[in-house]
Amino acid sequence: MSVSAVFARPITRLRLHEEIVTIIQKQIMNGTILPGTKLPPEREMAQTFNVNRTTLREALHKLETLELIEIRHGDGIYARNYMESSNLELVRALVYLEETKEPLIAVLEIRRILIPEMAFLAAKRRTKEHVDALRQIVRSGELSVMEKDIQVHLIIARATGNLLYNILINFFHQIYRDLGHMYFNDPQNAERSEAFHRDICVAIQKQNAESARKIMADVLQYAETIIREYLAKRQGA
Amino acid sequence: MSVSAVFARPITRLRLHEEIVTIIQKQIMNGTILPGTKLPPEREMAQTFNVNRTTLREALHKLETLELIEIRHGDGIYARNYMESSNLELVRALVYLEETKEPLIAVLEIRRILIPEMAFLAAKRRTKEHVDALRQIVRSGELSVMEKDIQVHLIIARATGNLLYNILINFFHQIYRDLGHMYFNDPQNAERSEAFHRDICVAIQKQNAESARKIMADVLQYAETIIREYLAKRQGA
DNA sequence: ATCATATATTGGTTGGATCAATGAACCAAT
DNA sequence: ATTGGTTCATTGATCCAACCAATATATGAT
Repeated sequence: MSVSAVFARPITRLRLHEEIVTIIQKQIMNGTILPGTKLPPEREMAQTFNVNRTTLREALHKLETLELIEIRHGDGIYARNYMESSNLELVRALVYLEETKEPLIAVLEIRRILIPEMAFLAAKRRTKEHVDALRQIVRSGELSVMEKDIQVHLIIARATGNLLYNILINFFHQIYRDLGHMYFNDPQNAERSEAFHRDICVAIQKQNAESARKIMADVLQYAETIIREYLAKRQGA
Repeated sequence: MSVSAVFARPITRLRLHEEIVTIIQKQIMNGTILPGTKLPPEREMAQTFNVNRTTLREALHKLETLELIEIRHGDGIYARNYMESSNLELVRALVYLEETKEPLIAVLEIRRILIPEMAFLAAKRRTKEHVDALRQIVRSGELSVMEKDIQVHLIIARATGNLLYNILINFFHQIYRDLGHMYFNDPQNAERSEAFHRDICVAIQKQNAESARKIMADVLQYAETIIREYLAKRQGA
């Protein structure tokens, strides 16, 4: 695999209604549109954005799923308080906007608390299949260190038998997908991660839960230090 | 507020496309439709469900947001693996289906890990405003114990300054909204919660982080015991 | 003032038409 | 035989126009 292939991702042009989602989403989340505000009728908004009402409605449904608006049949459309949402995609959107580093810091903070416990539970509950899968990943010469890291975390999440860990790990990975290269491109960090993979694999295989938790906590602290340094640099630039 | 009002929620008939979402969602999540499966074209599915193509498309977009399908322009629609989703709404859906109690147990498990740390952070970072807000809630004679409980948790989440705690708390509340009555209707539990409110409020006011964490961990353990007993009974019934 | 009713407003659904992206089949050049 | 370009059928994206259904508001009777 060529190096550039790691960065390559298929380009998909945003669909029209997705662009509208982004526009309204930003306005709600940055306070331009206050919670409780009644939005204009669909027909009017469609004209404003110069799109068909059907297209606008697709955008509105997405915003409804994000819990950013409430659509009331026969009444109208109201902006909601995004602080009352339970949709992780909002956090992802905030991280992407990169207006502040706070959202990313928030994610790191939760991650630091959750993931070591995940390793703890995984070590307790893992089956032989999980251990085999972990070993296969760690030994693999095919995957990049970052790919390995993602796979290792996924298997550990699965080993807990807790679906929610799975979902949260997927969330974290989406967040880190872009930032990850910054970390793994440094050979020193990559080496640190490979050592981590071997160690956590052994701890889980031995069902040494405390050890697994410690190993996970240590590598997270290490990575977080690197990331915070990076963020500080970037902010200065 | 009358007691029954606690249970009352406005009935809104599911919109047509929402019913379709439910149907397809179940089929994907229970394995009837395997990941990677190419679904029939929109025009065909619209006929199958006997709805307009526009309506079907609204359902498909929702499923796309749930990360249950992938829509490829010019190609087709493919089922995804819900284990690769990062959408909390899936968990909520699973809890609602009530086919097994596993999803709820999973939520309890994550909650037990996360929330005490939330209290810890909140005690460290809270401002005077948070303390005032907490006091006001705790003293309030207007709110039911359950309402108080929700508000207290929300303020604590806000006090951490971490948006993700907010979102996760909202998620938990959605899950517990129905189950909560079972807990709070027992006067003994309600009393336990009110004591908890007073204690956590003091700990946070004093910025005693360790104490706040402990208080939170204790009440969670207590509540979880009650809930698990309830689930065991219900299963037996 | 209160309640029932009519009306206007607004979101929900439908049918049908057209635009645009993709994949597969085919062809041409190497 | 392989690579790159072209054509065409399939399929999703968008548009348009009409009508259905729920809600809020205005209207009028009591």
